[in-house]
Amino acid sequence: MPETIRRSDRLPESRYGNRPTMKDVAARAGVGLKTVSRVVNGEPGVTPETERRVQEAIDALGFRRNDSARVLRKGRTASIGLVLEDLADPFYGPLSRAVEEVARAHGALLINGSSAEDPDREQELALALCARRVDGLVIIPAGDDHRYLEPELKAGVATVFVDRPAGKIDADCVLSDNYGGARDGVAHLIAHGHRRIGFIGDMPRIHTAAERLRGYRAAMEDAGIPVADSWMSLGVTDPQRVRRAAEEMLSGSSPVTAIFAGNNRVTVTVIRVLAEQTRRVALVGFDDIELADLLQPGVTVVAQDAAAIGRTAAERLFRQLDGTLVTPERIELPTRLITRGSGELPPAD
Amino acid sequence: MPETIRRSDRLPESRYGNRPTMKDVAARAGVGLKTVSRVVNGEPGVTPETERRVQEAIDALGFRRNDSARVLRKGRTASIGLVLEDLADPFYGPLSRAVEEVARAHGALLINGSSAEDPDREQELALALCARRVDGLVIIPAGDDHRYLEPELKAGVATVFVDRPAGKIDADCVLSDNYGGARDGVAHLIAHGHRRIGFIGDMPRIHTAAERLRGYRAAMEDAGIPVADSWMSLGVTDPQRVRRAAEEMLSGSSPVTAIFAGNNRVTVTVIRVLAEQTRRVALVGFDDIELADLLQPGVTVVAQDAAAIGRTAAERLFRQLDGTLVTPERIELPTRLITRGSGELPPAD
DNA sequence: CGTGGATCTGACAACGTTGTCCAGGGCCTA
DNA sequence: TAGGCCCTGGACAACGTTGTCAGATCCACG
Repeated sequence: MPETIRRSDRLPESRYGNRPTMKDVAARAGVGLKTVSRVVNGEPGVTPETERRVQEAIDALGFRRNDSARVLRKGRTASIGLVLEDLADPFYGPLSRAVEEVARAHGALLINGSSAEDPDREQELALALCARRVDGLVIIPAGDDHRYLEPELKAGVATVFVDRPAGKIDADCVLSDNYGGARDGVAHLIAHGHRRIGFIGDMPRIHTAAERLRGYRAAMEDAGIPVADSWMSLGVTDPQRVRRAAEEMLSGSSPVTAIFAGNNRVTVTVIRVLAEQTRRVALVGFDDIELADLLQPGVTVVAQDAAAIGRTAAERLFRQLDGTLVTPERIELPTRLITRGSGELPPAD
Repeated sequence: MPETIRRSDRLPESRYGNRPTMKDVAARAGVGLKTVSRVVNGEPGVTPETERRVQEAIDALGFRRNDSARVLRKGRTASIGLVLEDLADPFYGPLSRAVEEVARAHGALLINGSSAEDPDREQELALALCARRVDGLVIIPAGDDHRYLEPELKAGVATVFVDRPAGKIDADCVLSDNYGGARDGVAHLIAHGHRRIGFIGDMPRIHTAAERLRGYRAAMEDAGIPVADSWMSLGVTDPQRVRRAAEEMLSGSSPVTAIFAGNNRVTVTVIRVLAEQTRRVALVGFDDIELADLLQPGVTVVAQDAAAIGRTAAERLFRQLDGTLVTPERIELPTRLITRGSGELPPAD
């Protein structure tokens, strides 16, 4: 009696206990399959009376179109992927939101995941999204080799890198002017009389960190100030090590009178360290932080516009999909120096 | 010559310019379709030599399995949806991250979107995710009627509500103890001698806001303090109106000596207002905020554990999918009062 | 009353994958 | 050497949807 075999017998692992399909709706409404499809998709060519019957059947059965099947048939998913580096980082909230807004405006869903700064995980995630056939990818890279994406690019997956450029492939990217921002920030400290200025940043293999370091060096060189190795701390991010790095450059034989912090997490830790010091030490941080204006003194920062970056990236993505954009470009968005007090403190030897 | 018809001619709208399929791989490797499937999925029953040939073809063609087709066939997507309320709110970063970690541990992808506190948008988003056939949904509700999810629940979509309970349906939910937290926070102010205590919170139609208001009232009643209407401001969230509300309750005929802020956004604005006051006004806020300890004075808060909430919710979701969890439950996680100074200021009349 | 045309409807194949089932070939044993 | 078994590989159908195309229905008009 093969007629009595139910779907659930053959697919016991299915979680979708016999969900109604268009076929079921069609049977109940007494119409053909395609007519249901037409109603569901609002296509013309259905009499109001037929449409009513179909709609009734849909409501009665609780039918919901299966987008997987639709995607398979149509070839487009109307979804884009976002691979970010750490969802908990406040910098990525507005960025992610901006990307989502643009996606929504284009009728697309956003699928995302975070790489936790692990290149392997970034790759795994990006490829998983490609396997889902997202129409495009916005990636905040953790690694520096993205050749694994070549087949995807060739297959037409729109791709935009954000915050850091792609490695070893030619792709669109939207960045902040990390070099210029850092240079301006350090020059600001120099303009306020500082000469011994510390720099605490991430590993230079991360593009943003390298650029900001380059900006620091450039500003120092422009002012004719030789940089002591002990003033620089590269590759530290976790609070404990940042703390130790800061304390070291504040003591020693030629203690710094100002610190340039390479990102928001470093800035926060440095603020804590400086709060414990008796000596007033100037501080400029890269990335804005919430409540920076309410601290004593207010924290002077080089601010990135995370929302603008996300918006720009997403818009480029959809222009790639439109076909209005072909040649990969690198776009650098300006940063803004926001003076609030900490960067204007004079040197205290 | 129908043989010369290429896929791109028939589906000109496709973005996936002829992506290779298993069929293509099979042809190139000179094996059958199913053998490729076996290699791709690591199923047994393929000789090393055959596997090598297939793998070679895969690499040469840049083949990537089409998960849409896979999902269609298998019935499970190994993905869960997260509908949150505002990605830019720092409270949701850790929550989202925790959900993602759990999903990842279960081999699932996370698809998310934010409702911007709009009930219609929440519904639209949740149903779109269901159409994608996510295995489960974690929802931070914006609306208070979730009957639209009934067919989905019936179809076996695992669902957990977070931060606020579901409306008009019976579903799992994971919340903070908003009532108890607010009561404790206000009691803390009372214990430090305050009697005229203001409350600024969101619209009471939002469950969390209502519960926190209830906690405020309970604490006041426990202490035998009658509450003046002018001490309460409900339904304000945008900075300007919060500012005005705070300023009003600080002036007037019976000005408050302390304020209980109903959420982190309110807290931040109130801090700004209080910083401009000559009189010292005590403050306790619901939700922790970054750098709260570095302000003068430190901000006393009732902290929620966003990560724990997210983790608990996601774990329950997967237990629903396992079948180890059947009966919907409401779980309330405790809050923690963190004293940092602002809540311990004595009343200054 | 027959025909033309417009409008509506449905049968069918295809999307790319996986589960089922069977065929063929090699190896072991009697 | 024949028979049986195991191991590998492949043909085929099905998942739920949409595009194509042809058939059915209806009305107006000659």
